[in-house]
Amino acid sequence: MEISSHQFHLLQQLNEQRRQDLFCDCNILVEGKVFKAHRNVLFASSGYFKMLLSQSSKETSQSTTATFQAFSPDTFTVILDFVYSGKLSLTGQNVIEVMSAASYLQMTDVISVCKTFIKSSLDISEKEKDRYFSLSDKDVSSNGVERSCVYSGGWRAESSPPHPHSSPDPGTCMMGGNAWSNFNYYPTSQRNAQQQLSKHEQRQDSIKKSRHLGLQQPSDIPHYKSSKLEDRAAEPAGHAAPAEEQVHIDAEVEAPHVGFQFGQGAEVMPRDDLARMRFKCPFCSHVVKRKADLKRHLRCHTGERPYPCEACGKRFSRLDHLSSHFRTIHQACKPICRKCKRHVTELTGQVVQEGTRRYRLCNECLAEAGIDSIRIDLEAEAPLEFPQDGDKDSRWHYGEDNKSDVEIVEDGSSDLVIQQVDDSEDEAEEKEVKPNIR
DNA sequence: CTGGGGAAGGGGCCC
DNA sequence: TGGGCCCCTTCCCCA
Repeated sequence: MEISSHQFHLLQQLNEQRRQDLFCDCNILVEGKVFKAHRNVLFASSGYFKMLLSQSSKETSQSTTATFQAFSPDTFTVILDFVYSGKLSLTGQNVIEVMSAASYLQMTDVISVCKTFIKSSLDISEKEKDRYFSLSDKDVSSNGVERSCVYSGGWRAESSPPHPHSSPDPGTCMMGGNAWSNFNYYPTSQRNAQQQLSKHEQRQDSIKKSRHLGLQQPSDIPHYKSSKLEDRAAEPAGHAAPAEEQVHIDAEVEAPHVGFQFGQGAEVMPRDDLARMRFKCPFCSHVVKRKADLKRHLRCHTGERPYPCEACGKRFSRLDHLSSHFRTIHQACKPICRKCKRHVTELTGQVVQEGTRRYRLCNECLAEAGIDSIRIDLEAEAPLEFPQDGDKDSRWHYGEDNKSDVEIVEDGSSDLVIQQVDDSEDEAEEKEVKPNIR
């Protein structure tokens, strides 16, 4: 016989112990704030902690301390509350930070929920758009209302205390019709999107700090850089956007909220303009004409990087960036000597390979570098080959079944390989190359 | 410290 | 709708 409430009570007890600092054997330091928790709970909830604690547990039986700079204490509060309650308090403001923290901590469930949250924001906004068009220029009473969600698992406590990050307003609506239909959804009062962006930037700073301190970051941590996008949001009056867009954005800044916006607010856009500038980013003031462009844009908020370079492991948010990276870094497509910047041909230069990195050097620079008298070993190495269309599962490999007859010179050093340039071959190869492997 | 160049990344837009 | 190209800005490294 199974008592369904057991799991819930067990976790509730653990959460109570955490609050009372009972049996806590792990300290987590986030930007100076100390969180206490139980190793076994963290171990069971996060791939990051699993790795960390499995190492430290071998070394010591004393309490473990983990330090994080990559996210804020508020964000970690949301994560830790989820770990101990199964409830994830998401808002339009914190979803990006929570998602990136979850990515850092390797909590795939949380990442999925965040993605769903973002997606549902868009879906709901899409409906609002439809409603707007059907209502024409009528004032939309829900204007400016941002939503937040409390996602929780199947055995959610009915008497759960309100979370500091959300102000639940129960009974307003339920999400249904999707995989998350079990989750309750509470709209709440909005906060300014500007706060989201400034936090976003804060977090970015902390990531930078971490990087400069040489702290290890998982490879799929979203990397937010200070971009014109954020500059636009930070200085809505300052950026050099087209006048049409400017008008729209100025209107948005008055009442930013999650979701698409379609001329709501004090300044109602003429419908012509709405048709031209239709899709509003829920997380910044950016507006695009096409849904596909918005989808692409959202990756800079979510940190999603679905296109890995299989040569070096670096991940990209866009296929064309991956292609560009691949051509530049691993294919040595530019017919320019890396050292003297002169144009090189197959006669006047060669491809140099350092690990997975390839570039070209002219014969003079090769000679200068003293790598013109290296033994030739055709069998030892071969150029990078790439997965072809229809062979997406294949992994990159070095020269098995190499079709080109490029001459290869291998350096005596670890992994420096010189190849004779054959532009025609490269160009032919380039057309076939599809570095995207999903 | 600074300027130049390369690489990355974001947006617009065409196919 | 996705892929891809072009253009631009930002960041980082190095001389």
